[in-house]
Amino acid sequence: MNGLPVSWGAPRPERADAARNRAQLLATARQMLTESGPDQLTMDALAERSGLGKGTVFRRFGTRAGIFQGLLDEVERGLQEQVLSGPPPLGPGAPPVDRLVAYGRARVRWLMQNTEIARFALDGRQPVPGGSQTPVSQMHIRMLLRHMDLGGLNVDVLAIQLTAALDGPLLLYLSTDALTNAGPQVEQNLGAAWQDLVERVCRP
Amino acid sequence: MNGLPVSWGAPRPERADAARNRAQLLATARQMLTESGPDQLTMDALAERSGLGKGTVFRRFGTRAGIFQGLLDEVERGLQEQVLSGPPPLGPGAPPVDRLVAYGRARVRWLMQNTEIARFALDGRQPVPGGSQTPVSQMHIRMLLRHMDLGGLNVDVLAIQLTAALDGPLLLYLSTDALTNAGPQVEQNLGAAWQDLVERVCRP
DNA sequence: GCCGTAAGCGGACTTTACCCCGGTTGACTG
DNA sequence: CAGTCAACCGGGGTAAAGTCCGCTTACGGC
Repeated sequence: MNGLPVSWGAPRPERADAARNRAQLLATARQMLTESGPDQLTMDALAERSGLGKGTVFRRFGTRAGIFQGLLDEVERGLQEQVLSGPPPLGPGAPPVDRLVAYGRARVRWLMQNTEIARFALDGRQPVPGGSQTPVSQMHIRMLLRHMDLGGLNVDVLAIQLTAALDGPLLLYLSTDALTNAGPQVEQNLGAAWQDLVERVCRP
Repeated sequence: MNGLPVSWGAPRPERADAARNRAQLLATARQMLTESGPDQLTMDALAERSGLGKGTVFRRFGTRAGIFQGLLDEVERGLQEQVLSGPPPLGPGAPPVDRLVAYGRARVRWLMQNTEIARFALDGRQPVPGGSQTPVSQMHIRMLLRHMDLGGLNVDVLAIQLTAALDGPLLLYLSTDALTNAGPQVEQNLGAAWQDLVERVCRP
């Protein structure tokens, strides 16, 4: 055998320069985003401002939406940490239902702070929006559902549906207008409605 | 005043030639779609094959996604009719919960037959996917929910969430792969899960 | 330290969505 | 039936996404 800490699924670690460039690109992208908005964030401009070639940008992110996915991914880690090792009820230690409610509220807040990026991360050709390649949200919800007693329910599908009920409103159905004008109101409503939904679905 | 059947919200009816062209474009688009898939459906090609100018295409549909929205819109009318005046439980006459369950199953089936179009109809810049400008799905669901006794629940938001739970899986979270390989299976699962979800949410 | 090679890089090239504006035409008024 | 005007048409122009391929460079083995 070999002495490497190899997991056969992860084909190969990123080369050092590649990693450096990815970081560089993300940093520049974020900067351009806050300076002049998402519409100005073109692949050409990003390449030039990073001092890199256009080919590099596409190799790293594949598509324009990919850049926004990368940005989202980065930001999502904060939420992930709170979920994995923060204080309850968001973190471990509380009953599953409470954690699910807390997670929904946190995710809504997070998504509202990143709606613009998340919208641009959508890509009709390829599904799986809202951040990392493995839909963290969905996995977490599924895990929590597994720890409840829900009769013969199909937990896997339910997890997908709940993920959609959480992200969908902000990604697909609410106008940017409503979001900017009635922001806090919307957050309250979605949060409360999520709690109602979860409690109704999960009661015995 | 005037003797016209005017509703002040609809600014003006489409001019005759404009309507003719829209129909022509949609027909050609559908044809191209079945012949060679969505990727080949470019604005230029559509214009040329319709014998119309490129400008016309953009005036009528605004954006590439708009064409797919138009296509979807057209097809959605069939479902709409069944809902408005078809036999129960999809049509009027059954208890709201049953209608809601039936609607979800029908919508899933419909969406699965049009996933490709629906995906291409997504447009990160503007929300509201899946067909007509007024999200028919959402309105119907909201209407049905209103006819139930759901305590103090916020029915408006719940309608949005359920709409998302219905469309989201197919639009955002399931890979094209899973859809084509395990199609009928997926339809069954989503339909059954929808029924469970609705029954759990709506029981007293 | 040196070498072979696979991964990465760059930027010219192609394709395509989307904009613009001068000329045209349908629809309503008197 | 003629006039008026807003809406519509056409197709060339622009900019940005995405592709390609020859050159360069990191990195593991000797």
